[in-house]
Amino acid sequence: MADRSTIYQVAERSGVSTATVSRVMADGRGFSSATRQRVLAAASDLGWIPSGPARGLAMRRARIVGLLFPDLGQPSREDEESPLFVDQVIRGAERAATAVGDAVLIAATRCASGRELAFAVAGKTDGLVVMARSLAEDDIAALSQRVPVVVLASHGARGGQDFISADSRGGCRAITTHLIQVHGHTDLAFLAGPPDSPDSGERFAGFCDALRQAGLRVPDSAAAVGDFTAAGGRRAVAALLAEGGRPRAVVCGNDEMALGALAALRAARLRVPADVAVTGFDDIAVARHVRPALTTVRQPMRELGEKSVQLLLARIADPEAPRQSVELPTQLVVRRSCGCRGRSPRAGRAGTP
Amino acid sequence: MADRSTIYQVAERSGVSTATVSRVMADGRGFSSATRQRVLAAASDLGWIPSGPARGLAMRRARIVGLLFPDLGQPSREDEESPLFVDQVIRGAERAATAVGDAVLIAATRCASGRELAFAVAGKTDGLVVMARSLAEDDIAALSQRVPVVVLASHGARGGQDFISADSRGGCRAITTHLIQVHGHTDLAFLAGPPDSPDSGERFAGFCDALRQAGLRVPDSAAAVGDFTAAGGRRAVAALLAEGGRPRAVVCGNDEMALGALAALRAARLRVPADVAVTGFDDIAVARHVRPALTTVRQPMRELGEKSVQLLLARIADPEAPRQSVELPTQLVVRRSCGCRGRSPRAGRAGTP
DNA sequence: TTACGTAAGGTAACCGCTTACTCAAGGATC
DNA sequence: GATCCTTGAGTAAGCGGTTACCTTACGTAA
Repeated sequence: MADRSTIYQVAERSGVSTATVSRVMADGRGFSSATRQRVLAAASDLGWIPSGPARGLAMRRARIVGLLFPDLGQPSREDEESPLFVDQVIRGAERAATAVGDAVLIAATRCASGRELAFAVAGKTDGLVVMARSLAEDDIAALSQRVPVVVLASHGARGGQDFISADSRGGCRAITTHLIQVHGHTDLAFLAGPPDSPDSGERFAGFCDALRQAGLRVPDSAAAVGDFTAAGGRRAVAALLAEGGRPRAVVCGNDEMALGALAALRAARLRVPADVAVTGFDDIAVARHVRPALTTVRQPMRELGEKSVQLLLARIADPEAPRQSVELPTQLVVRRSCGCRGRSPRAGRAGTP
Repeated sequence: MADRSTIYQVAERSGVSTATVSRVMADGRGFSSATRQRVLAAASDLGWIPSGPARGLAMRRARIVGLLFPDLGQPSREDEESPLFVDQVIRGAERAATAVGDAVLIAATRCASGRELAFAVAGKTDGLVVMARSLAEDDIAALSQRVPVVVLASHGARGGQDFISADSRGGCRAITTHLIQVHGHTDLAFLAGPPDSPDSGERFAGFCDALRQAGLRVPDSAAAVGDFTAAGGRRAVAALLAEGGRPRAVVCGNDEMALGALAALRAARLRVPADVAVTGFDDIAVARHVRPALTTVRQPMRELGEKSVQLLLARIADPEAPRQSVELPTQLVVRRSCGCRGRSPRAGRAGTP
């Protein structure tokens, strides 16, 4: 593999100037077709691949967007579900970028190194999509002074950056409303995640919204608290039952915990959904395969990825445009754990009403 | 966001030449610490982020590696398992690249556009990892004339490029041997994927290896043929049973089909594993959650990603080095569908013996 | 015939870094 | 005191494209 050939060699071989070569490659119009042919032929003879860096330097635009995401702990012992979120976002981002001829550079921040990595990546790209928890708040702020940045989180808006999120609260409101209106439940319990999780907070808020709308009593706090793991969910529900709690429906802060809830209820010889309905949140792969299949809420992960890149590209195109904040609707996925029995269940939008 | 600042501004502000700035950023040694301090201060005051393209142009090295993968059909209606393979590879690649200060550029080839995309990406990177089926053979060949290329496939070696794969055949041999030696089966059926799938072919070959080693009769062809989907697997096994086939063990070409096999056997009122043992291949997420949990073979996807980037970096460092071909071992994952009953099952290496 | 519009294509100045050469100023060596 | 190394730092030539600004040739209208 000899050194890659350059535009100069192509120009020489086809007997034109580099400007002409560049123009032919760029638009291909406005040239005698003889010239164009010669240039194209020379380029292909030489196997010329234009240098991205050179092009990027000259155009002040690398045509690369960066995606920064958190490397959530050790990849996987037995659990590979959670990363799915990130993976789908990556796919979406790739799709949106490729659609306009850009490419996506990915980087996972691990523990301390985040800031450095972020700046290194920033230099190679025209802008960054930064997923929540991949970078400290103030690093994000510093970064966004220098390059276009879109923040992608699962809830709430923030500082001065473009921002995109999914409507967690609306999703949880929708699933709770489903339990109330379709199945007539009035005695519902919320199984929360870690107390410091904003996601869990959002979802609990949605749960409360639904109760309020239905005129039911709104609790001050979640009936049970887990930690977003199946084991934690199981313990929390077991404890709830042990204390004499007997809700007719358990709205779980995520699917993992719902799995745990299922196990705890089974252990207590309670049938789902006959005795107690259970719902989850996230729609991880397993949700479809447990028995009973889990009614849950899906976040539009791929769409989040796509949309975030689109926001970013807009920002790059016009750095002065007003800041944007987008919230994508979540989707209610009705299966059987809520009491429905459809075979291939209907899925409905669950956005803000 | 004003225009990004440059090395010239940093040099001016700190009263040194650009060469000094460049050197301070590069190694940081060999300067009076006063100078270093001034440069660093100026850089941080200005919020300078060195331009990747400029650096790449000057060094003839973008410090970006590309990863080309196939966008397997429509992303997902109800099935999100299969992409997992790619996602894990991406993660692995990212990890290996970041470890040495490179970044990963990803691009999914869709239908026709593959060649163009590949060349565009090639221009922006120092080399490419190309996953099987993301690009036509001759495009790969053309590409590898121009830039360093590592081919990542799930089986067999090929042309002139560096090559990396997982030992499918060995994996299937191991799982079949497990059924024979541990569970004493002598009547085994193989459920193949699409006839034109090399993966399926490899796995069938491994199946036959095991029979041969055990002195059992080796069939000319698979007992049943599916299409790598659950539905197809179900149909194929149902048909096999209808024809009077009564194997004591069904070795499936992948997990999806194993899921189908499970369904078909259940429909026929046969118990798994008591009446018939079933095994899969891939270890998709669901495999752990079906009842009985699926005994299967895991491909080292993350490791494939890591190793492929390492091969690529080696190739970039030394374009003249002899071509390399690496085969990573697969891993037998023993659960219950084979007849084992371990609670947290042992997983053993399943490489070439 | 002349002046002018237009299409085709060339010239060369960047873009923001890196790095091979230089150079100057001290010690160390003899 | 002359010579040689070291160390610290500057000069400027690329790297391979893009593109603003020209030139040239050819029609065409006046």
